[in-house]
Amino acid sequence: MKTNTLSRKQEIYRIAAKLFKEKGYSAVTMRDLAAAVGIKAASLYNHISSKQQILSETIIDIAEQFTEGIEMITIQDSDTITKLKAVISQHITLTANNPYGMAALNNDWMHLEGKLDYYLALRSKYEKKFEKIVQDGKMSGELKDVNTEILLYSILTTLRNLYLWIPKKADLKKDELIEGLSVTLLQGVVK
Amino acid sequence: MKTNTLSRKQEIYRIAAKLFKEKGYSAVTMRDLAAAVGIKAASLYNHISSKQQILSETIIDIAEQFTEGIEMITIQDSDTITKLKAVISQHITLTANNPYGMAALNNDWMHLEGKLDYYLALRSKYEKKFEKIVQDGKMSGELKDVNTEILLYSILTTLRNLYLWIPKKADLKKDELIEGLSVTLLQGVVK
DNA sequence: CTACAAAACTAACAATTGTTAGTTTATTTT
DNA sequence: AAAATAAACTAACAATTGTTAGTTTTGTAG
Repeated sequence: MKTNTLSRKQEIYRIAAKLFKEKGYSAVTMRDLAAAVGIKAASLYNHISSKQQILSETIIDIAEQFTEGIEMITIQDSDTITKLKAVISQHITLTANNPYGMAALNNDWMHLEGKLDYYLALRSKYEKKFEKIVQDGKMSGELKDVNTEILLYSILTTLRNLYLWIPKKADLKKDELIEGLSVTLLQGVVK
Repeated sequence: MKTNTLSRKQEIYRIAAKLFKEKGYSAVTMRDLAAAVGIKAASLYNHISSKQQILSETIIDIAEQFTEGIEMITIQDSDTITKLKAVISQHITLTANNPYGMAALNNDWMHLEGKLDYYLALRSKYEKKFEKIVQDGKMSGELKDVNTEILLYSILTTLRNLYLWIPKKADLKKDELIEGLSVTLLQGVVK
């Protein structure tokens, strides 16, 4: 049955991503994964085709969402602060949806085999769009004239590592988180 | 000869840390490491005692420096902004000294075996000292009343991931970097 | 030049890796 | 109930892992 197969496959993916987060792709064996799922290693192959496929689908799926999302944001006609808040919001949403997958994307992308080049292209595209938002904001005077690289690095790093933190803070409402991060990242913390 | 042995050992450590950064501890084999050093895998054992020892010494050495450093900063009698700048400065300095080691500390600490508990204790100590600086700054009114966890997470994440970025920016003078990061992290980017 | 120690080598080990083949058990469809 | 499909199992594979043993080469001190 199709739905059952799918949900079992997705369960394996979910558990795999969790293990990848804890120990990294290379340190997770198919026997580890099988044990966590509750079956034998060979049985995994009734549902998935390879270890690499698990990593690849997990990462590429998320990376595509990010790239599509920022394209939507860049074409919308709004000011820089609104766009930056939308970027922050997207990171929070996607990370909350799949924190373990985000961990794999952050830490294990270099173990992609067939899809490595594609992933790097997606990432590069994303970073360019993000940089354009910042550049426009500086040109229009909405942002301070701080070093662009430092600013990009600082914000992107914080957002990319939200997966480390969001799962522990289920209590923080999403809106509070967006607001708090926006203030901290954009307006600073010094009174 | 002692100096020669030491420098060879340190060379192996340096190369190992670089490989760990690129692929992670688990994905680096002793044969990979040996090839990068220019010898055979078995020959490594004339200089080091195990793969685990390489990871352990690399990480613990850096973690101790961070913990000692922040203790010095917390006992000094200065205002919050000065202390936070000192923390930022320390991160930049230690990261510039050993960016690959910082990568191992960030990404491979969970593969520590004997020294895992000790590492976690050091990290916890560090985070508590950092938090106290921020709490004091909020109490004294030097910092805005933003969510402490968000603030801590945001700044610490940025600083901990400097290793991804500092090696590419050898041109940026250290002072510029400290200043740029301090402005971005503490005062924000919105005009 | 000899002797000794450091550092390289080859060969091999036991364990573990991802994966396949073939078979049996469960579950669903007819 | 029979037939078909899905999903589990056992057993095994070839390759790779960290590490050890034993040997040879290299370099230095007396």
